[in-house]
Amino acid sequence: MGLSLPKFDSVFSIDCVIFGFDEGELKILLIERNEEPFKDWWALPGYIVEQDESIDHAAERILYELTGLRGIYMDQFYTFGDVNRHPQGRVITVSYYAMIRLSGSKDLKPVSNYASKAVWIPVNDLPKLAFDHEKIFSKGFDKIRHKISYQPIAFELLPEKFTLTQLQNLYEVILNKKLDKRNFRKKMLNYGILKELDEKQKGVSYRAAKLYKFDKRKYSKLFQKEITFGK
Amino acid sequence: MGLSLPKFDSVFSIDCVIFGFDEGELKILLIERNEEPFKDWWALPGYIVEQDESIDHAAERILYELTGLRGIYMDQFYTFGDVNRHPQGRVITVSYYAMIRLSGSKDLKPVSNYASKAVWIPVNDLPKLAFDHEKIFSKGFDKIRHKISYQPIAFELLPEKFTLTQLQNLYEVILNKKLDKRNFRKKMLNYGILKELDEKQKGVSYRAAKLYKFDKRKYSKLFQKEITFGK
DNA sequence: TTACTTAGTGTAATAAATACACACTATCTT
DNA sequence: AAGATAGTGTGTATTTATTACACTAAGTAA
Repeated sequence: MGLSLPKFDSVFSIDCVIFGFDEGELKILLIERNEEPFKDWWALPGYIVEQDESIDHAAERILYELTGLRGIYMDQFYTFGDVNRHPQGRVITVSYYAMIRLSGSKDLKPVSNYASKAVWIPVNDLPKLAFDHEKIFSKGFDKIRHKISYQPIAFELLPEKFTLTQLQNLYEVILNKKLDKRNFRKKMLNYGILKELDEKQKGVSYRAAKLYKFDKRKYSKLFQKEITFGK
Repeated sequence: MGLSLPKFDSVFSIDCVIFGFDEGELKILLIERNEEPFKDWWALPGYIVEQDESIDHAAERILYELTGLRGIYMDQFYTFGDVNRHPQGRVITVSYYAMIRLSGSKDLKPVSNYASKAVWIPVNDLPKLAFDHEKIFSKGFDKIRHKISYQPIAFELLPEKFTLTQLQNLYEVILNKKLDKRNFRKKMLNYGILKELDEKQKGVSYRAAKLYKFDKRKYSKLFQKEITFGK
């Protein structure tokens, strides 16, 4: 195709802030780079957008290559385009956050060419990151903190069946504040978007809690009854 | 600089949804293209990002070239990167919304090379737009509709001194719903972010209303006391 | 059987949101 | 100057949502 547009030495990339919730902690997936620049540094997973793929597709592809998972909840949140954000040239990066269900400690597929390993690291314990990835992470974290208070994204991080205590813990770690148990339950159950199951938690050495499921159909019906929490 | 990164025939652009509020109507600034593709179509103002400028800078530059204004409230909201969104090649576009005070009917600076004219058009009366610009507009509009209910962005569209009725009208057109006058005033004044002036509206043929100013300092003090409206 | 750990529950007080209607005031007209 | 017009400005009662707060029940482990 004849391209009459100017051409630049510029590159697009995608960077992903991939959240997981495990053992009561909110974590993100970081990779250790095995290439310059920033060889041996920790970085957000990301890669270059191919010429013939959409940016959403690129984001899904990167996540798939890294984790072997498809159909993950992802959302684009910001594009970083400072001139010198990459030491080797002009790279504009579109950032996405993703949410992964870490039921138990799931093993990830081996990692692609540019990284030697991928590790889940608690958000409260992050190392220094390559490029401007700290800025990217922090904007992504702000974004989900905001979003969790009006959209049911928390369920993307929990196993399909979960207890109200697990749900509350997740809200607490994302919002970074304690919530009152009774009020939390009252409010959450009142939305009518949880289905109470006939099952109980297993393998705990104390009274087992009831399990619940997120009821997507009921949620869609109520549709724009937005959720509010942590105000 | 030696660039070891792959090079693509890809181009970045910026597109802007520029909002203004005038005569009780919410409008956006559209240009009529005088170049192919989409010659003679209406489009959002936008242009290509230069190689040595940040995307924020590009957005400000484009707005300046189009309107002669600087220091305008702008915010990036989404990046559109479908493969075929531009018929002549791969163009990824980062979109911004901006808010302009249209006190009276302000004349705009003449428009740059790629457009024959720029016109303010009510959002309820938009023509078909070039490229995927309808999608871009609509996402931008959703964004400000959401944002206005927790951030004081409405004031960016009003003259420095405004009446409560003007403010309420603006909320109403953005949220596309009627609000109750008494409740609106009570709530708005309660936030304590408006300064009542000793002045009144002029040039109206009926009882003149009191003028108010947005009190940025008080707002910053209350800081994250988010505003809610239209629920 | 006892100790331990977490699950599960209700009510009262306060704050916020909603619904609702009329008198006042400045200007314009005649 | 009297009346018409058009928008300003105000209060209260009701409903709904939010907050604060502490004990008993159930299951497991020793």
